[in-house]
Formats: sequence, structure tokens, C-alpha cells
Amino acid sequence: MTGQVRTVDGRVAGRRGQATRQKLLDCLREMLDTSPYRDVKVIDVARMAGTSPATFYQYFQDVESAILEIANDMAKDGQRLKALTEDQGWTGKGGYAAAEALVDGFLEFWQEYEPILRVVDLASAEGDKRFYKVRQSILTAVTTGLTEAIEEVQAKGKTGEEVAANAMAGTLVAMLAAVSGHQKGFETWKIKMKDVRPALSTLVFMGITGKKPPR
Amino acid sequence: MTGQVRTVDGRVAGRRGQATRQKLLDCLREMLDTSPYRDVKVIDVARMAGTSPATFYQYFQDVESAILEIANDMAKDGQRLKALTEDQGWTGKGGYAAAEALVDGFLEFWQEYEPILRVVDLASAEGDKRFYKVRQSILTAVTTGLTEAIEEVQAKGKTGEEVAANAMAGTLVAMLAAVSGHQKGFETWKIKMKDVRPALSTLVFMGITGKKPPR
DNA sequence: ATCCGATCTGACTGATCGTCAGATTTCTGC
DNA sequence: GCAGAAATCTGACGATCAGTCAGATCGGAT
Repeated sequence: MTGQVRTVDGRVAGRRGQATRQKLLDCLREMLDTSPYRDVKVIDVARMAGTSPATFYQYFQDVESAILEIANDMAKDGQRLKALTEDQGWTGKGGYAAAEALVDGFLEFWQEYEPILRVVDLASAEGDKRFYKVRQSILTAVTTGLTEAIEEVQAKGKTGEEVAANAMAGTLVAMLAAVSGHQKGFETWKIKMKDVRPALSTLVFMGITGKKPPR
Repeated sequence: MTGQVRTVDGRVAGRRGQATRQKLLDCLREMLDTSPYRDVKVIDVARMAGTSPATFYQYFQDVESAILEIANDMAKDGQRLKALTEDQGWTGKGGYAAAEALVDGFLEFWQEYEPILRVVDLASAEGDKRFYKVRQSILTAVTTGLTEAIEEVQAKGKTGEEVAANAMAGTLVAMLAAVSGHQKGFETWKIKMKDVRPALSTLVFMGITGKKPPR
């Protein structure tokens, strides 16, 4: 399904072509690490890769298509976050540990892919369906996992009327994504990430179980 | 202090100039409502305002400076969110009602200024200090208000070791901002905003008080 | 009606986008 | 190893937009 690498006009790329294409992707990624998204020019990426803009357009429709490619790889890697919601007890001390693991997973993942996620966030916020889909593929997995966890806890507790499980799960995931994406912002504030981690873990635990975490 | 409106080269703008300037700002804002930020061209804004690009540059350094102007107005309006954190009981039913009011305040504010906030988010995420400052001026007020509320609750409860108040407040504010900014995203999911509101309120309440909200 | 400062704009330079035809490199069969 | 074919690359081009500047136009004061 992933199939062959193709040029814009549909030809299957050979050995040399694939190498060039990959080099362009690498340079684009490096560029995104250092410059604001809107300042990334095809001409600069091409220059950095030691080739010409025309070559770039041979392999990518436009800059966004290229970023999308990088984002898709990221999304594939992101599926591991889903595992952090599954087969967990979610009650008692073990539950809190699971919450911490989920929080750490998010923080690390966002730190690793920060520049890409920034573009994905923006583009999907502005209505680009391709990027929206990437974002969803990462977050949906976690959200559904958490939804199931919450439903399970609610079924056992049967406290009567509860918050909708999927809304709570979606909210927690949005929170995790937001805080993870603003780690630098927190530090620029007088807030230490060392303190934010337990705050997040506590909220995740309370959101799922409705109880204060054990200490 | 707000002083007179000035042109880029320092002249004080007269009646006609101010009108033109305002028209440009209005058109820019309308443009941001409908097009992605990166697609907004000075030439289009000028055309929509029935003037020429050169005129635009008479009043604004660049597009971002103009957006910053709009963003500053928004930030001024945003100070009302701070009031929602002050002089609240934050315990019992009254506390939950206060949490609901805060949540609603955020949701409405973000809905009203969605396109501007989107740009502010992006620009500050990419390191533009001017926009970062605007973002902070809105969020800091709420965060400090919440921090005080949490410290107050913690002082009364004196349960020993607690989560750092400012970290918890910052996290809650980030959560509110994130969810408010993704209202459309939630709806595109199968999650109803009607369900998200209580989820948010519950998390805010629990984050502040450490207890499950009363029903 | 005339003048003067405030305001606007046509025209220009320079940068980038995105395309295409043709040059260059690599591969293939012999 | 070589001719021919296929793959790949690129110079050059037309189009668009940013940003600047000198000069045209406007509108109120006298």
C-alpha cells in the first residue's frame, strides 16, 4: 500500500531520485527546526540540498505536501502513545503511575517533533484536511483509549450521572497536547516543567477516576 | 499614553488618514476570517479597502504589525476573563458554578476572536516576542488569578504535599485555551461541545479544590 | 481662488513561485 | 565498452507579490 515513491507527474522514482527526494526532506526538516514555517522558501531548501527549485517540484506538489510527508512518518511513530492508555488498571497507585507514564509519553513526543507539530497544528486549525487527518490519527487513538478507560471506571463506580466519557477523554488529550506544545512557554513563565508534570498527571487521574490521586 | 495614531514615518495621522487606516484594519480582519493567515496578501487587503498597497505601508510596517494592532485590542477585551477568577468561593456548589462561568468565558472569547487567536498562537509559538506578549497578557491574568485561588484552597485544606499551585493554574489555563481553540475540531469528532463544557468545568473544579464537584 | 500640508498612488526593483523544454546523468542490452 | 533509452536535473522564463519613492492629488484654511 505504501508502495513506490512517485514523482509529481506519476513516474516511479529510481535510486538516484529517491536519494534526492530524501535529501530534500531532510533539509526541509532541518530548516523547520530553525526557521519559522512561513519563512521556509523552496529556494532555500533546494539550495541547502545542493539542487535547484525545479527539482523540488519534481518530487513535491508544494512545500506543504513535503511537510505532510514528514508529518505522516511522525504520526506513525505517534501510534505508540495509544499503548499507554491500554490495559492499565487506572485505579489506586497503579493508576496514578499509568497517568504519569501517559503524561511523560506526550511530553517527550511533543518535544521530539515540536517544529512539525507546530505546522500540523496551524495547518489543521486553518482547515487543511490533510493535516487535520494527521493530527487526528495521533490524537484519536489516545482519545478512544482513554474513553474506554473512563467508561470502565464509570461502570464500576456507577455513581449515577457522570460527565460524558468521550468529552472528558477529548478534553484531557487536548490538555496534554496543549501543555506539551507549550513547554518552552511554561518555562519562560516562572512555572517549572518539574511542577507541571504532577499537575498534569493529577488532572488525568482525576479526570478518569473522579478521585484525588493517592499519595 | 495610547497617544496619536502615527504613520510609519512618524507623522501624526489626520482625520482622513485615520479613516483609511481603520478601513485597512477592518478589511484585514475580515480577510483573516475567511483565508488562512499565510494567504493574506497586502495587495488583497489594499484592494478590498479600495486603496493601493503603498497606502498600506504608510500605516503599517508589515502585515504582522497590523495584525498585532488588532490583537492588542483583543487583549484589552480579554482582561475581562481575569474577573472570572476573582472573589469566587471555589468551594461547594458555588465553586462549581464559578468554574462553569470561567469555562463559558473562555469558550465565548475564543469563539469571538478565533482567527486572530490562531495567528497569535502561531506567531508566538514561532518565537515572535510581540505576539507572545499579547498571548501572555491574556493568559497571565487568568493564571495568576487561579493560582491565588488554588493557594487559598490549599491553605485551608492543609493536606500536606500538594501540586504546585502555579503549575496547576497554568495547566488549567492551557487546557481551557486549547479546548476553546479547537471547538470545531471537537464537533468534527463525534464529541459534542455540550458534553465538553461539563468535562472542562469538572476538571477546573477538581484542579482547584482537589475534590469531585457536588451534584 | 490660492496655497500648503496631508494623503494617496503609479511605477519600479527585487525576490520567489511554479513550469517547461532541453541538457545531463545513469541505466540497459548487446 | 558503447549506443540508445530512460531517468533526472536545471536554466530560463512569465507571473505574482513585497516594499519603496517621487510626484500627483486632495481638502481645508485663508
